[in-house]
Amino acid sequence: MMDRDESHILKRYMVDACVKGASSCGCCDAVGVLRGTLFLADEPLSMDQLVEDTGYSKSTVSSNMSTLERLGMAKRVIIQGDKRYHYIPVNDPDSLKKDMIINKREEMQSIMVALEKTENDLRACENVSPATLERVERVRRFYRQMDRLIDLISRYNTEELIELLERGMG
Amino acid sequence: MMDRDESHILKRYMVDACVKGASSCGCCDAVGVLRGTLFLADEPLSMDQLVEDTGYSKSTVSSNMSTLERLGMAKRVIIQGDKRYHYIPVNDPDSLKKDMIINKREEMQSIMVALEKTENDLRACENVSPATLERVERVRRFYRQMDRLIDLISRYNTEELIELLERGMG
DNA sequence: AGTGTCGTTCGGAAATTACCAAACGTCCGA
DNA sequence: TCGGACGTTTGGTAATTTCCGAACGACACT
Repeated sequence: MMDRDESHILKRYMVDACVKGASSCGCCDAVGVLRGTLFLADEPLSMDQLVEDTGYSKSTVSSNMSTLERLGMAKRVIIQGDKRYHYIPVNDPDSLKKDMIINKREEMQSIMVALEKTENDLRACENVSPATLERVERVRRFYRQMDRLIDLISRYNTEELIELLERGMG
Repeated sequence: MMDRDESHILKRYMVDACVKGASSCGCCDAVGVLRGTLFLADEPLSMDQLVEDTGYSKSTVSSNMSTLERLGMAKRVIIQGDKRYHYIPVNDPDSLKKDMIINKREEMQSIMVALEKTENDLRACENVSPATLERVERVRRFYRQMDRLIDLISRYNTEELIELLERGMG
């Protein structure tokens, strides 16, 4: 167990930074507070501990820890001989990168699907100006390019990418 | 000017996809609807046109176009001989990549600042366990690594990155 | 200065969200 | 099969957000 002072220092700035980050991606404050509380914890925290440390109710902690997990910023772990769930923060670059990419990709995917459907509809329609079709095709090419880049980035881990890009600059 | 059918097809799927994307980054529906309306437009749209096409009020369009602009998904352009503002969508990979990186970076920056402050406070405190300090340092190293990667990625344009990473695989 | 056309800001109503407490379902050990 | 410890779901309320219409300020042309 950590002493009170240490715990206070470890949360003092992190909670605030995480709340800011949460709000910038549309999450409520509780998500940020929970992430900040977990961020530098010295051991996996149970839900009871999170309830006590944050002052939120059990139900609020439960639902917001789910979103934190879904976003890839926290992970559940099993502690031997304890049937409660425990959470640990996810801070390593490769995991963070992976989740960032997954989220971005889903977002782009739905736009690409929409672009494809649009192009099909346009082709099925006779009186469509060629300029319109060309415009849609250009945007589709753009998005395919972005998708290709994201795919490539996902194939390397953080260290490899850094090395590759540093070398490339030469 | 575009005919009614074409305009309908061009918005049919894009609005929906953009609304989904908007909600996943915490923006209200109007932001998505506006982006979708603008996405494949054949010419810059004035605010009046956006009001008419979306059914939102002038004030709603005004404030939400500002956020769309802030997120780097739309841009104001000047039309010669017309004193009204006009908007065009931002769809090219380099601009989208740039804004994505700027946003991510700001988010990471505030966490890095918090980590730095935390480490300073811990060092100023005598009875802090070395394990705690080491934990904070490790997380800081992680974030510095991520920051380095993002910095490198921002130095290349999309095409260069694709080429570099395709080559690297070989 | 006066007028008309813009876009932004303000105030309030309606809709949505965040949060809590309580009820509920589940899993173990007795 | 019963109890107890957990975590999730539900229902209601308080707070926030969204959105509109109206008022406002800025700018250009008379």
